[in-house]
Amino acid sequence: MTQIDPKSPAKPRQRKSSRPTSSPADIRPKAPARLLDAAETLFAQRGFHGVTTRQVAAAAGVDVALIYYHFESKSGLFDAVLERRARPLVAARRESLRDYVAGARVVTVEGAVAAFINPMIDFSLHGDPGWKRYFALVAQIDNTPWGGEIIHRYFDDNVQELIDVLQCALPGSPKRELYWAYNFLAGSMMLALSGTERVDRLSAGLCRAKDLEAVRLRLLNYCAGGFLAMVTAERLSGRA
Amino acid sequence: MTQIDPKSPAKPRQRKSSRPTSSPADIRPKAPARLLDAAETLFAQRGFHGVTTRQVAAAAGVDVALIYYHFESKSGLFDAVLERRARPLVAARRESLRDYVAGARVVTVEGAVAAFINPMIDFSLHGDPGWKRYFALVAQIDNTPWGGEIIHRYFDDNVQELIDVLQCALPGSPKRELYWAYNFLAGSMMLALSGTERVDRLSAGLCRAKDLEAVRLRLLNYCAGGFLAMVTAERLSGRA
DNA sequence: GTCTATAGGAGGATAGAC
DNA sequence: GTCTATCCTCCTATAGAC
Repeated sequence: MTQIDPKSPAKPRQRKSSRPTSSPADIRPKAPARLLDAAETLFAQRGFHGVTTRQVAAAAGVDVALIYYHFESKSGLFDAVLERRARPLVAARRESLRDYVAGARVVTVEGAVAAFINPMIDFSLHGDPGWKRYFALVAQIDNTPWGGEIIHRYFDDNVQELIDVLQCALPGSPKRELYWAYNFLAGSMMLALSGTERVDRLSAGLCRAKDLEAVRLRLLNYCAGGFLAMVTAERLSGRA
Repeated sequence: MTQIDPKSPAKPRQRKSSRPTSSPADIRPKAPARLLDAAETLFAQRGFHGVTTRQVAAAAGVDVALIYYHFESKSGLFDAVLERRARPLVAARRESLRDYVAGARVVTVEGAVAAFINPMIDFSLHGDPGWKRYFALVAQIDNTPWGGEIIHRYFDDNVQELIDVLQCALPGSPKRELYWAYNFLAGSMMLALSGTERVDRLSAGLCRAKDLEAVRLRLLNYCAGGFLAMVTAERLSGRA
């Protein structure tokens, strides 16, 4: 999955065209972007092994060989899909956490959790539709044995930033407890953003997974309450 | 994945041998069970599409053709893997919830959540090692678009029983809120039982995903606190 | 019930013309 | 940068002997 071997010496991706300047009307949707979009959609639906390079190429409306020209391999395409949106997402969450800390009179668990989850919910609600597929893909990888390395590479710095803010809100709590609580938060959040509509069927339509404003509100209350209850119980029990 | 077409008229699986009675020493580990064990392990590691029938057969030490004899197809094998442990798990959770309601002076959120999650944690800790792989497999399917139908078929009755008990503990709360909260619980729980060790790496070893007693304690406090905070916030806000 | 053998096709990836 | 043509491995599944 994740390619470790840097076998091919010259990577052709993204090299500048050798044309003197840019042609006047150069407004076509380029092949790499089309491939990334198609791959994002298909991988999110059926997973890495459930999609063939031919299917991706067909959905993108380009030739199969272009996958190997631009991304070296199927795995390279997969990694590129993940990387493309990881950067803006991490940047948005970092900024959100910093803005919160800079502007808050007192740092609270609710505030920290909100600053962490809001960028994702806002991207999913108001960003381009690819974000929904991206989160569905990340949610799948997240519950996978081989996904750990990928998630770590792109997102763990961001989580440490959240933990630091939470530590300010709960100065007496051991970090260990914050990591556990974050792990629970991550599971809830990823299921909520996975695009599966299990809760719709389970509740016979009372809940709608697509109603992300409902998710935002409840996930915030639930996770903040969970954090506080967990660290409180820990303190009372005299562990640590 | 899930086979809808009942194409082959006669299903050969589990038919009685035509031998007059049972032979004296008939203690070999049968092929179907060996195949289910191998498939459980491999599907849990790499998912349905990431595993080939040849790999399953090789791991089981039997011939590939036996997959098709006993389970009709690769999908049939997959379904059989899921079904095998679904029945005892659902029964154990049902019994756990009933025992709790029967024995409790007052029904609490903590008690209901504990009665729901304890069977899984106990199976994973003290049951045969296949349970760990099984939960890893279910965790993967759970975050998948196509997994909804499977999870629903095997587990949703069980969840309704939990919701009913929670409704006793929180008589004033709309069921809608309980379904939302359960969905968050499910995400946390499945990540905790997925066998991924992301929290180990994230916390630099402070937390160990394999320490299920640590998970049990914290998941209980976290989820119970989350439930209460969520329904309290809902009540205060005057929605409903 | 279990094996051998094979059908029949789809998979990832590449060479080389344009 | 893009397409045509192709390599060759590996797949699911079945037929039929034992």
